[in-house]
Formats: sequence, C-alpha cells, structure tokens
Amino acid sequence: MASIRDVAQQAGVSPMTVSRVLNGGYPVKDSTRRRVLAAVKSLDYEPNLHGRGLRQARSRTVLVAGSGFVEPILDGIHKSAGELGYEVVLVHSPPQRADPAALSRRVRGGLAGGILFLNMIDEDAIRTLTALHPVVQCGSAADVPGTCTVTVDEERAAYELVERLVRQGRRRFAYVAMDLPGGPPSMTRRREQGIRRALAAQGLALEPERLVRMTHLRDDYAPALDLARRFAAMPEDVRPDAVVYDQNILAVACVNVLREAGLAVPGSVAVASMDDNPIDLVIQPTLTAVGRPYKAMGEEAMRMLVDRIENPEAPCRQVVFRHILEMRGSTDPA
Amino acid sequence: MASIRDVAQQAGVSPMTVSRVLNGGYPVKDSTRRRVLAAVKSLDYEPNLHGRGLRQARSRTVLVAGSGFVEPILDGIHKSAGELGYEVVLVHSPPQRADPAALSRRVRGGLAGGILFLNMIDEDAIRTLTALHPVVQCGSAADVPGTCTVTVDEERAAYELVERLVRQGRRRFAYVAMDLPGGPPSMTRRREQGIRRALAAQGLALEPERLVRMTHLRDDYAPALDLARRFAAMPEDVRPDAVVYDQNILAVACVNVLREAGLAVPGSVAVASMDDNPIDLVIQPTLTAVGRPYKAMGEEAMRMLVDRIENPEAPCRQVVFRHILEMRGSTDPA
DNA sequence: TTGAAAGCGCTAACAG
DNA sequence: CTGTTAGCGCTTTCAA
Repeated sequence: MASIRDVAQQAGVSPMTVSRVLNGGYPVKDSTRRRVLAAVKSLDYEPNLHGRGLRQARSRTVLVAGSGFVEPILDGIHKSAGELGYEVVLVHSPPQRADPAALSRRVRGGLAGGILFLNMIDEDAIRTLTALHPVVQCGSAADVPGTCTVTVDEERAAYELVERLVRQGRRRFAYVAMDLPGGPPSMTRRREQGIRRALAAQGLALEPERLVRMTHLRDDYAPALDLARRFAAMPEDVRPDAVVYDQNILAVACVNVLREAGLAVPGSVAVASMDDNPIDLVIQPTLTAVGRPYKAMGEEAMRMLVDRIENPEAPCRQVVFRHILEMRGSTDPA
Repeated sequence: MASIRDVAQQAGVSPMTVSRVLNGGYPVKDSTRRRVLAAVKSLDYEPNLHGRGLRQARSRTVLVAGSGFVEPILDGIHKSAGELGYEVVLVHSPPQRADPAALSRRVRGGLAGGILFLNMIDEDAIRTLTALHPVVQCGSAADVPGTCTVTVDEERAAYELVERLVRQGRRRFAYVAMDLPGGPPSMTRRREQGIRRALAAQGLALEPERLVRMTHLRDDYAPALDLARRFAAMPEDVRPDAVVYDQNILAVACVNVLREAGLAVPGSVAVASMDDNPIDLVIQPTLTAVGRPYKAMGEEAMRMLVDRIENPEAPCRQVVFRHILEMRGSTDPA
C-alpha cells in the first residue's frame, strides 16, 4: 500500500506538498498539483486514516447508536454529515444489550467525536455517556437535564390523538404501553400523561384495567396477539372502543386480529399507534399513527452533534419538532 | 487525554510494560501489573486507537454494509466478531445509492479489514469491491464467480414452495418479482427459475401476464396496493390462485387488500413471500414465507470474512444454508 | 509556493 | 520480567 512518501517521490515533491494538494486550502502551483494528482492516481494512493487521525487528534466521525435504524432519519443524518464533512458509523445497540463501554471506548480511543442516539430507550446508557462525551438524542429522549435532544412533544401528540378520538365518540380508551425491566421509558410516561390529560378534559379517565404494560417485544409477539384476542372476546360494554399502542407492530397485530374475529375496525374499535411505519399504509384498514418529520429530525440532530463536538461549552438545545397526526382507516370511517 | 506515557510515568514503568499489561500475552510481574492497572484507572486511560492502528497496520474492524439490518443476522455477526476479537461497524448502504467508493476508502484507509454485505442487491458495488478487498456476501448474492457467499438456495426454496402449493391444488401462479434499473437481481432470477421448474414438473407454466416486475419499493407502496386490487377485481377464472412475492411487505399488502375486497385468503388466493419478517406472524391470516437461519448465517459470514482477511490466499467458500418453508395461514387452511 | 523537521501514541524487535 | 530504540503515515510548525 503506497504511502504519502511514495507519492511525493514519484511526483518529485515533498510529502508536505502532496498533503497540501489532497487537503486543499493552500496555494499550490498548478503544474505541481497536476504532477501530484497523477502520482496519486498511478500509485492508487489512499491516505492512511490512522496516520491522519493520530496527527490531527480529532475525528470527523460520529457514531449513530440504536437498533431500529429508520431509513428517513438516516437519510437526514447522512445529508447533514456530508455537508459538514463528517463520516457516519452505525453501531447496533439493541435496548437490552447496548454496550455503552464499547461506544465510549471508540470515542475515547479517538475513532469518533460523539454519539447520536437514535430512538434509544436504554436511559442508563444515555445518562452514562452524556456525562462523558458529546451526545445528542434523536427520537425518544431520556429525561436527562441539560441534554441535547431532537424530539416531538410526545405528551402533546398523545393528547391531540386522544382528543380527536373522543370527539369522534370514543369513550373506553385502552393504552398498551411499553414496559422495560427498569420501568416504562420516559417517552411512555409522557404519552400516558397526555392521554390522561386529554381524557380528563372530557370528563373521562384511563381505567387501570385498560392500561396494559407490555414488555418491549422483539421476537415473539404472542402476548400482543393474545391481548388483542382478549379484547375481541370481551362483552361490548366492557371492551375498549379505542386502543392506543406504543409499539407499531402491536397495533398492526391488533387490527388484524380484531378483524379476523369479526369485529369492525374502526366501527367497533379504533386502533392507533404512537409510532409509525411504512407497513401502516398497506394494511387494511390503514393504521392511524403519530408521524414525525424524520428526515428533518435526522438533519437537525446531526448538525447539533457536530456543533456540540466542535463547541463543547455551548449550552445544549432541545429542539422539538411538530408531530403529524396521520388519521387513517383504523380510526376514521372511510 | 492521558497517553500511555502518562500511565507509564505514574506507575513508574516504561510504556512498553503498560502496553504489555493491557494487551496481555506477555509475562508481567504481578505487582507491576497491579501498579499499572491502578495508574490506568486513576488516569482514566484509554489506548488511542489511531496510534495502535498506525503501528499495527492492520484493523480488527469489519464493515457491514446494507440497508435492512436484520436483527438476528446482526446478532450472529456480533457473536462471531466477539469470539474472534473483531469490532463491527455498520454502514448504511441503500441499494440505489450505495457508495462503494466510501466503503473502499475506509478499508484502504486502514479503518477496516473487510466488508460484509448484508442482503445487498447492488451487484455492481459488490463486483467492484470484491475485486479490491476481502468481501463476503450474506443473504442475497450477486453472481460473481469466486466470491465468498452465505446464502440459501433461492431456486430450490422457490421450487419447494411452489411444489407444495401445486400439491394443494393451486394452478394459476403469479410471481411479483423485484426489478431494478439494471434488471432483476440474480436472486430474483434464481427464484423465477425455481418457480418455472416446479410448475413445468407438474405440466404448468408461469404465464407472462402473471409475471409482474415491480421496482423495489421503499416509500410508496401504492403500486403494490393497486396490483392487489387488480387481482381482486379479476374474474375468478383469470385471477391467480397463488401469488408469490419477492418483497415481504408487498405480500402483507396483498393479504390485507384481498381480504378487504372480500376474497378468501387462502380460500380463493394463496399468498406467500420469498422473504420473511416478524410482521408475518401478526397479520391475519399469518403469512407463509421462506425463512432462513439468520443467526447462524450471520455467524458463518463473519467467520468467513475474518478468515478471508487473515488468509487472503485461501480459496473462497460458498456456504449454502437450508431454508425453512414456513407454511402458514395465507396458504394453508387452518 | 515549497520543504525540513518534529512528533502525534503506539508496539515490534531487540537487548538486557 | 523489563526497558530502549525506532518508526508506522500523517500534518503542524517553522523556515526559505
């Protein structure tokens, strides 16, 4: 593998000149530049990133940690990263076995300048790393004071969704809330709060038996199918007439199971998801969901992180985007 | 940020000793080791990975490139990587705008030792990079002679699926095949071949009007919904009685649309997917699909890649795993 | 506009 | 069991 000295030699210049040609920003005589570029090409030279990283002692790479890598968010992240001259590396960090130490090692080892958490619900990991490194959360946000976050207002989204459904005549609300070993994530708590407030405003309440806490399901969705079947089997005056889900796939399951059981959706039961997914548009009826301006959120989160890396003393910002209520067939009669 | 010399100084030893303590494999007096570790801890030292990488001129990191990062494959990859002492970074490479140059730059820049392609259908990118670097393909495999691949036998999977359906009495098969600007990927061609062979064996054929080529859909699934509606609207003697899909989400759409239109699934039409997804188990009826031993495939692919990196002269292996026909409600009456 | 020297942090090779 | 030397490839700094 050719090094910068090989290129320099072949071009008859010093390594410094090669460096200047490749990195730009310096005056180099045109004929020299051409000779250098020719040498680069003929030797198929590629700068060694360890050498560069070691010398510059700063990394133009960020880690994106999470598990469900939502395409449009990644698009936004890559867009900003490109504009700012940063590289993006994804690190698979599923909620229950995220490895904060490994992330930290990479940053402290100089391979990355900061961490962008994507829909990360492991709040301990976030807390730990936020104390050590430039960190931005995008999507779900742990309640860590003074953190940089890019979110939507989950409480308000839940409030507005429920308000709409109440106005459509729904009365017996169920909320299937995500639960984790350490208790529900703060995102879920905020949604629950929004639901309760919206109901209270109409003289209604979220009955305890209709608040279902369900572990974050990943492989086996049987508990969700069972729950939906139980809904279907309830006598009409007890059965919820509106069910709000944290996890999108569970809402999809619910729509399918209820219809299979002969219940009308949305006629007898309205189903909605606080999260959204392309699948929502292909099931029948289509699924009402809370959408987010993903691409813009990704772009903003990336800009924020770079800002934080290059300017660590500046105070953190919390950017809240407007959510989008996607009212669809599972709640609204055609 | 403390360097190895700070640690050495604090522990009253040479940097070399610190290095040996941290990297293991050398005899170090126990009392010395303890002093070093104490210094490491007190200074909160973390080795600089650029320094190490530069010196060792080899990277114990691999790139995993793809877009739909399937959880169990990643699990398998991480498992093998951990056992072999490798790090894994994911690089988001969506089919139509993968950036082979960026991948190559990382490898040639010394940041990674090889590339593991995950369900990558951009065959040009694969061809290019395979010629330059250690590469393993996992999942869909481009037809590049002499490549390392971990796959299932797509043709055989399609053959067996169709054979089963024919035996259940299906006659008018449709295949909704993935298409790309440069023509269908080889995976699709293999499946098509399997379907044709299976039909021919029973004196049937895949009629041209029932071979539907559909661009790889990502955001807007309207064409798939339209297609399903067209199926539903056909007179019974023309309508396919079995539809095989390349893209899982399109099959989900089909099941939902057909049922919405009042057609019985699987009574009137059987629907199956050559790909699988957790969603298949929650829709009703559940979706028949070709499953794969994902975790084992990920493990094997990672082992293969490391083997290739450390032993570039050895010939490539093509490992074929046994697929799993998951016959479910969308084809088999309960 | 170009070059020389120095050193980033680490470990291989050798010496003791 | 431990230390010394040297150098990986690059760019910062200083000099011309």
